[in-house]
Amino acid sequence: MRTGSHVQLPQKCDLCPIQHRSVCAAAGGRIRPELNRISHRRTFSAGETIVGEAEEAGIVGNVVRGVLRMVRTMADGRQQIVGLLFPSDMFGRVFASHSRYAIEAATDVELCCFDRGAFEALLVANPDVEHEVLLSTLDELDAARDWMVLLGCQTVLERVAAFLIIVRRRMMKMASDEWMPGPHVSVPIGRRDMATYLGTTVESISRTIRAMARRGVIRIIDAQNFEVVQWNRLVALSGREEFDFDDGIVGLRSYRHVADAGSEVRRTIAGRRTVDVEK
Amino acid sequence: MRTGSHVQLPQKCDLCPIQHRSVCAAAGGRIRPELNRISHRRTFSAGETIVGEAEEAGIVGNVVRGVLRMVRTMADGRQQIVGLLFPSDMFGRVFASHSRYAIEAATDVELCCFDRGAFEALLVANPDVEHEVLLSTLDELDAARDWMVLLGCQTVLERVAAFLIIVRRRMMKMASDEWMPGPHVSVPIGRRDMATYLGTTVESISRTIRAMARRGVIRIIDAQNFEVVQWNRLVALSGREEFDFDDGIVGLRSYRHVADAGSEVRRTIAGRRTVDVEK
DNA sequence: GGAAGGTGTTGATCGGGATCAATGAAGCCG
DNA sequence: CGGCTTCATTGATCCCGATCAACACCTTCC
Repeated sequence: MRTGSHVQLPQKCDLCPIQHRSVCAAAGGRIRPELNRISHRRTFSAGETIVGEAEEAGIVGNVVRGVLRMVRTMADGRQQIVGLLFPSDMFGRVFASHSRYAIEAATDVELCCFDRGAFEALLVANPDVEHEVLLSTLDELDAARDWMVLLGCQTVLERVAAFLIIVRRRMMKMASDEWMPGPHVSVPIGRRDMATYLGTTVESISRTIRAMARRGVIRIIDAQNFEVVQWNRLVALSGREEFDFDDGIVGLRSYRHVADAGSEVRRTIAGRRTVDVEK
Repeated sequence: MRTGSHVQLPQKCDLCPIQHRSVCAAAGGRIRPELNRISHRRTFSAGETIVGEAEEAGIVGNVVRGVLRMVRTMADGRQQIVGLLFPSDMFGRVFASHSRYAIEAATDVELCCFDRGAFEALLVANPDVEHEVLLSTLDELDAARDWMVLLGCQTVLERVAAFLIIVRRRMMKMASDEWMPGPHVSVPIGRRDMATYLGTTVESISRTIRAMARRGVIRIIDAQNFEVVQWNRLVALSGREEFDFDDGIVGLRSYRHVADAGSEVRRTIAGRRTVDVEK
């Protein structure tokens, strides 16, 4: 399973596509030699489990290539994906013996793994690096709460729209390989995973995407590739303000006036708002 | 608004009910004097806003008494509570200028506030304290992801059951004042906030609680106080395994066998499983 | 006291999306 | 090549929970 952990040369950080991101770049790369020493590459095929749910998890690491999914399975088989991990994202749970969520390969993946204990020791020995980890953990927490909003009070249409925008944004950051610029969105996962991530079903995903295409918001190239024809309408459909219009750059804007509206608006609005795809 | 920030004596940490929790207890209380120096108490009435959404947030702190809600409001007025903060929980967002979520008083609250900059400086100067903050942030992240599962694929009945269990658990930890032991659950918030937290409506909350009482799972003392008659059935209704049967103590258990069932079970299950209150 | 507003409950109705069912297309393998 | 499985799509139907509406109760403020 371990792929060439002793053949360090061709896999040294210097050749790594994410060497300038994540912890690898923390502390100005000062700890890179140490990371290089305790790391080893592993590859998994789509569908394989890296860490089982509630399992003793001895490793953490970085996604180098491909996508991981963090998934929680309930006793009766219902599932919820609580996070997708893209290249340069870290996986695993530091400072806890078990993971609470399974970590599985959503696509073929290449991982840079650290022994959890060794990595934790490194963090404690290097407070500046641990500080970086704190910062990214705080960002993850913000993202998780954003997703709570999406799951708690947005329609399927809004979720799909938001998902496409987020995927595009996330891919832009690693715009290295095959992602052409412009309006192209390449979703690395299938309908099943999309549904499990968005808290809905494959049928609803399929119907929603088709509806957006029918209305001219996007164009379907194939099941995983789309062209955003009208970015502003896609953003409007997502029901959020924090997505910028032109190119998916974040831009928070205040909407205090709504909060002020208070009790009138708060009346009964929950998750149903009728968002018409046409208009 | 600031309540007695210069009258330190009666509010010194030595008299504080949460002095042995949260950051106040970090590093064995070594930094307590420093915290005492930069802290000031403030009180807010239920409904008041501590930090507005997307607002420049200059303070962080601890909840001393009462409950805070972290709430996100969408442009059209829909809301989602992304977290409730109980005594000894920290509020605010360190290392970011804005909060992304409004922080409001869900009940009358007493807060121990720190200037955010001063607190951040303290963290950077005391890596062991920052380490404690990292640990609790990781726990919050786990909790947020748990909530994603609840919102993404659990029925309203399951959500309400899980909520009651969680409230009881959380209250046990601060079992100081009026919380009698045994099966008593005192929910500190109203139906509105429950609905906004659980991603549903006040009507559904009301009906669900009534149904649970009608079936003898709980007994309704008043709108905010309940007696859990059959704890094991309440846990069963929550649809989770990680709640222990007797007294709400967590006990993770592995259900790998389900994950193994894989593709068969994964078929179409989403959020609808018919959980009958009777049985 | 009574008007006004907030909160909790209950009944009636509706609809978004889950569920059930069936088909076509694409990859895999003996 | 022809079974076999997985995936995406579409149609038909159903139902949980949102929505709309009405009412009882309580608190606050004239």
